[in-house]
Formats: sequence, structure tokens, C-alpha cells
Amino acid sequence: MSKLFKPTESELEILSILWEKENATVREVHEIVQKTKVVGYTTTLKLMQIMHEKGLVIRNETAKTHIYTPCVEKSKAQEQYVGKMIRTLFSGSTSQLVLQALGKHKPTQQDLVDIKKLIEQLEKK
Amino acid sequence: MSKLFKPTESELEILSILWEKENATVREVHEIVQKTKVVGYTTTLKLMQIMHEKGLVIRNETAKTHIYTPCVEKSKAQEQYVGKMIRTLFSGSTSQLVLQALGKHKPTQQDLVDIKKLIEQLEKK
DNA sequence: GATTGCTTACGAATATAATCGTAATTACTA
DNA sequence: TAGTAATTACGATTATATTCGTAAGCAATC
Repeated sequence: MSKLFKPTESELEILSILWEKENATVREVHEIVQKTKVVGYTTTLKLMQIMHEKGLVIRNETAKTHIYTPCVEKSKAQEQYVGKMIRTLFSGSTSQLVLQALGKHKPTQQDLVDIKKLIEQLEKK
Repeated sequence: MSKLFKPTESELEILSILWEKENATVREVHEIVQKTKVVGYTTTLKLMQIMHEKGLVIRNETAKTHIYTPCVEKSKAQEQYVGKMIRTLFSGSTSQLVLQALGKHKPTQQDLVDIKKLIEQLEKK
């Protein structure tokens, strides 16, 4: 059984930025966080230091300015959150989640092709 | 723009129980919560009282034992959480969420039929 | 070598959430 | 009526998360 990890709200936000950019400095992360909410630089710094203590990220300290890299797999987070959401918000029904997602957030034509392909595969079993 | 609501972890758990049962007493909710984690009765009570103050639930106080009813729509919560998840965990891609969900949490044959139907409708536009 | 700017480290304050103990109330019943 | 059980109300504590101020280090530059 894989250990479940449970980042806080702020930690998840930072992780999503790191997943996007592969790795980043505190300054870079902070710049992006700023777009969403006003918060001091040292706040972002402290959060990332705590994440380092927890092992959520690793960092390269060779240069003065440290470079942070995520240390948990995005796919694991996805799996965990999707599972929890299906349970608590969709009464355990995967298809309800899918219908809601496709209905509210319109997918592209290519998206639909991909999904149909997967459905075909699933039907073969 | 509809006001966004942001229940805590525990509040969301209680809401999901209330959505499932339409309405319930503190005792009933507590009984279900107990299956997941050990926690005192008054803790559940207090949480539901706070939710009442916040307007997340309404309650019928005519009898000694109050009956709680959810006061936010499940669909609104679904929309909000799915949207946020797509943004922070799936880089804004709906299809990625769908693929992850269908891949990890196997849907029934009927589920697949429903989804295909929706896809057909979406393709017509 | 003093000044400036950017960095990390870290303590401490603040805010929020979760937990529970105790008292008061009510209803039932022996 | 006295006693028991279940309920609500509510204060207080504990735990957790977030925020920021300040100091110290380092490098470039005036």
C-alpha cells in the first residue's frame, strides 16, 4: 500500500507549479503565486522550506539560490484526489464524475477522440 | 457570479452524508462518521452547529432532536471541486481527468453507454 | 570597503480547524 | 418523584496552517 500524502491547500498550489515547470526557485514560484493572491515573499519561502522538511520536494543547494524539485508524483496525487472526489461528491460513481466534467468543461475534438479510444479498449474486456 | 463556498475537510464529509440521506440527525451523521475515524459525539455535534452558523445547513428545531438538512447544492460543490482539480492537477485538461478517472476506477458497461451517448451529443456541435 | 539588493534561516504571531469536557435541558420510566 | 439516558449549548484546549518580521550571508557595484 502506497503511503498517502496529504498536502495542505498552499502546498498543493506550489506543487502544481513545480509539476508544471519541472523545477523552480522560490522567486519563480512566488511570482506565479502572486498572480492569484497577495502574500509576502518570505511566506512562500517558508512554505517551501516546510515542504522540504516534509520531503514533498528536494532542493539543489549548490548555488546560493536553491532550486526546488517536486518529490511526489503528480499521477499519485491525481489518483488520490480523483478517488476521494468520486467517493465524497459523486457517491462512488465514476461515470457521474466524467459526465459532470465533460458537460461543464468542454473538451476539444481531439479530447473526444482520445476518450473514445479508451472506451473502446475498456469495452473489449 | 455565484458565491463560492469552501467547506473544511470535516464539513465536506458531513455534507456528503447529508446529501446522501437528504437530511439527518447529529446521531445519524455521527454513526456514519464513526465508521471512518474515531471521534467523540460532541465533536460531530459541534461541527454541525458551526455549519449551521455558517449557513451550510439548516435545521428543524421543533423536536428536541434537531434534524439537519444541507443548504448548498451538491451540483455546485461538484462543479467547483472538479474545476479546481482540473486546473491544479490536470493542467487545465478535462480529457486528462476523464482518462485518469476511467482508467483507474473501472466503470460499468452501462456507464460506458452513458458516456458514449454524451460524447455523441458533444460531437454534433 | 561601504552600500545595495537578493537570498536563506528561523522564531514568533496570527488564524483556522478540530476536539472534547461539562453543564443544562428534556423525555422517558422505574 | 427520583433516576437514567440522550440531547443541545458552549467554553476551552489542542492541533495545524499561514503569515511575516528580522537577522545573517553573499555577491555585485559604486
